[in-house]
Formats: sequence, structure tokens, C-alpha cells
Amino acid sequence: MTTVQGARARARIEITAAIKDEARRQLAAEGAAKLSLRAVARELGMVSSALYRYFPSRDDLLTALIIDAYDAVGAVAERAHADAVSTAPGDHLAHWTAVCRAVRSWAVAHPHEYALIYGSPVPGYTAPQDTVGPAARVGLLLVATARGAHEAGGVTPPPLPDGLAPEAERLAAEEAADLPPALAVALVRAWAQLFGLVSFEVFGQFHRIVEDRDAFFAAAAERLGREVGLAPRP
Amino acid sequence: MTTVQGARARARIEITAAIKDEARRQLAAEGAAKLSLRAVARELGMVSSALYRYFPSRDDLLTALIIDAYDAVGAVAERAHADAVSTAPGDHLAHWTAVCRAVRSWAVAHPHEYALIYGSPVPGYTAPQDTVGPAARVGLLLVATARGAHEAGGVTPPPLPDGLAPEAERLAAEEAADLPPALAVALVRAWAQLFGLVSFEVFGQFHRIVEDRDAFFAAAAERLGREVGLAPRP
DNA sequence: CCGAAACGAGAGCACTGCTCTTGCTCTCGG
DNA sequence: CCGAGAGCAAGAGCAGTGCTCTCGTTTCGG
Repeated sequence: MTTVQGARARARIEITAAIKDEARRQLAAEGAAKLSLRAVARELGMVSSALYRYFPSRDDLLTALIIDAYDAVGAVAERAHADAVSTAPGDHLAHWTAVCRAVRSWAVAHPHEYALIYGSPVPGYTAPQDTVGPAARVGLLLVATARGAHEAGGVTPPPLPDGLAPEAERLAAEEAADLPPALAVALVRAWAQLFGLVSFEVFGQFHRIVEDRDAFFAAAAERLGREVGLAPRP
Repeated sequence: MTTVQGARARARIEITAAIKDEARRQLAAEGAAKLSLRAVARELGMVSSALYRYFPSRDDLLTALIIDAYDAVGAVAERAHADAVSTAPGDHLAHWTAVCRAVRSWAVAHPHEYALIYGSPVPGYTAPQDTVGPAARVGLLLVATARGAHEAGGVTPPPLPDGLAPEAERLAAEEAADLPPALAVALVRAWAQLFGLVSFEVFGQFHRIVEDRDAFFAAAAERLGREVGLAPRP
């Protein structure tokens, strides 16, 4: 139920968006640490104190950008997943790699926003509760691909070592009650490893090491899917 | 050939070390972005401008800390590797997991220093050439474990997809000419994935997801070693 | 032994996040 | 319809930052 809003409310929405846009521009140009409220305000032709009407502090602006970034990468990943499901309904490994490639593409295209959400947390700053929903989207998508494959039968995650059994059952019960514990553990593992691959590429650790990044990542994503058990592991 | 040094040179070394120590303390307390030259100087009882006699800029101080951090994690990993080789000479998978555990332990114990070297790169800051040597130590160690296993025979990395063959051969030729291309690729993959696991734990992404982090990581490191081909993949 | 280099101290510049006060303007309820 | 109150932009100001420059002093090496 979105009611018609007065000029004031509309202006507030537009100005808030303009602030975030300009902040994103500075983020892309200089990085998060050099994001300056005063510079944003200056560029928008207002005075710095006016900006505090829209964001109580610099951290709150960053939080808004973080949520937007989680939503952005989540959206492209969900779209890629949906496309893969519709074009190759039974190929669960393809669904998996489609999500992986979407995440990587977005990260490479928006390195600073990626760094904001998957890089070192900003000092003293603890993510507020608002971020957990958007932050979980990609992870839930990976669970969804695994669930699709599991329901179709034939998912074979690696066996669980004995010591990990209790943790695995707790994890499955809390996050995906319909999945076998070994699959839940393999998923969390692959989730972290996927972002390890993406982070190393975005943060430049592959400099002078990996040249054909597309081919390298494609192969890695496929291996990751096989390791989860979406296809045989040769 | 270390000659006896004058009081001045000795003082310079001590003061440089004191500055880095205090900087590390602030790093651990507040994080890299809040590391303040003035605060370091204040704590050391000197004036901020005096500090510039030792480090030309804040970035240079950070660079020194980065190099020290790379060296620290490299040293503990090398020590763990040597220990594992001497206690279980033939168990190459154990050598691998020993290195992995050492890296993780250091990262958990020094999260801010870890973030400095494996988190988002500081804005506008590009790592100078001095860092590449120390930065490579852990990677070289992983290569060394794989080489040990390869020379003992029976290393079976996953097969290479066709498209990746040229890249794999280039990579092997440049980084480890004595290893099969497929092994070189698997190593780089596992290298990035290992730090993905560690980063997710250190940066808090496992919050409320993984509880028994020790068991989880131990199993993940072992799977990583198997995926490289150091032991059969069940 | 004496000039040059290194050093610590201090003032100062341009910048930051953030607060407080001052007026103006829009909105909404009586 | 109109006035009280909320929302708003602006400016001054505070404490802090990285960094530069200058000025005496100390130390070292040829």
C-alpha cells in the first residue's frame, strides 16, 4: 500500500538516492576509506551538515551502501539462477556454475562495492541487523541449487569425518532441515571457497599468477560444484 | 658482516621497532583505518613530525606492517610444515593440513594483521615490490608440499578441462616447472580456497553458521588436500 | 675538529566527522 | 484557512587527521 506522498517526502527519497549514488561514485573512484561526507555534500551542492538529515553518520551511509551491494549481487545471482533453471532444467551443476559466474562478474565489475561486503570489515563497525537478510541471499541460492539436485536424487557430498557429525547435524537442522548433514557442510565449505576465489581475483592476489581468469574460474566453479556432490568427482 | 654501530644507528633501529610495535597495538585495538600517526607518536612521547624521520608517510608504515605480517604468517607456516615433515615424513596430506592449520591459527590470533594482508586493499594503495617476496611464502610452501608428494609418486590432481590447458602449462612453466600442469592449477585453486575459508572465519561470515570452527576447518583443509590430489578423493 | 647529516620540537595548512544554533518552509490538524 | 510544529539548509565551530616547513640541537665521519 504505497500512498501518494507529499513533495517533501518525495524530495527526501530523491535526495537520499542522490546521496547514495554520489557516495557510490566516490566509492568506485577512491575506495571506502576515502569516502568523505563533506565531499559527497560538496558534489551535491549542499553543505555537509545538511547531509546528516538523511544519514545520522558516515557509518550509516556505509551501511546503506552495504545493504544495496548485498542486494545487487543477490539480485544478479538470483537472475542467473532462474535463467539457468529455465534453459537447462535438469542440469544442476550448470545451475551452480551460473550462480558462481554471476557473483564473480558482479564482483569484477564492482570491486569496491565487493570489498565493502566481502573485504575486511571496517574498524569498530559491526554490521547492524538490517544487513543479515540481504547478506544471506547468495548463500540461500547455493542451498537452493543443492536442494534442487537433492530432490532430483543422486547428490553425493563427500563423507563426513566422525568429529564433524554433531556440528553437521546442527547446521543442517538450523539452515536446511531437508538436506543431509554432509551436504550442508559441503555447501558451507564451497560457499566460503567460492568467495575465496573471487576475493583473490578482485583483490589482486592473482596478479602475475593467473592470466586466463575466465577459464580458471569456470573450471574452479565446476570443481566446486562437483565437490558439493552435484555431479560425479572424477 | 654486521659491524658495530654507533649509538645513533642503534637508536634508529630501536625507535623504528617501537613505532611498529605501537602501530601494531593500535592496529589490534582499532583496525587499520583508524591507525593514526599522531596517536602512535603521542603514545611514544614524541611529536608527530618526528615520526616522519622514520616513515615517510602513513602508507609506508602500513607497508612495513604488511611485510612483517606476511613474514609472520609465512614463518609459522614454514615451522608447522617442517614439524610435520619430521614427525610424519611420508604423510603428505598431513603436511598440507599442518600448513593450513598454521595459517588459520595465526589469522585467528591476529585478525587485524590478517585483514591487512588478505582483506580489501587500502584505497589508492598499491603494494610496493618489497611485499611480493614475503607475500609468496605461504604459496611456495603449498607448492613444496605438493612437490614432495609428487616426487614420492601418486599425486592425482583433477583432470584439466580442455580450455584451461594453455593457461595450466604457462602457469606450471612459470611457477613450478617440475609439476604437472593440472597439479599447478589445482594448487592455485586450493590456495585461494584456503584463504576463502580463513577469511570467512576471521571476518565473521561464519557467525551463527559454523559453531565448531576447529572441526569444520580441519575437515575442509583435508578435503582441500585431497582435491589437490595428495590423497584419494572418496 | 668541524661541516654535514640526522634529529626532535613546534607551528601551520588543508582536510575530516560531527554538533549546535539560526532562520526558513512545508505539512497537517483544529 | 491558518498557525504550531516538524523538517530542512546553512554556517560556525570543535577536535582530530596527514603532512610540510622551519628552527635549534646532537651526533657522526672524513
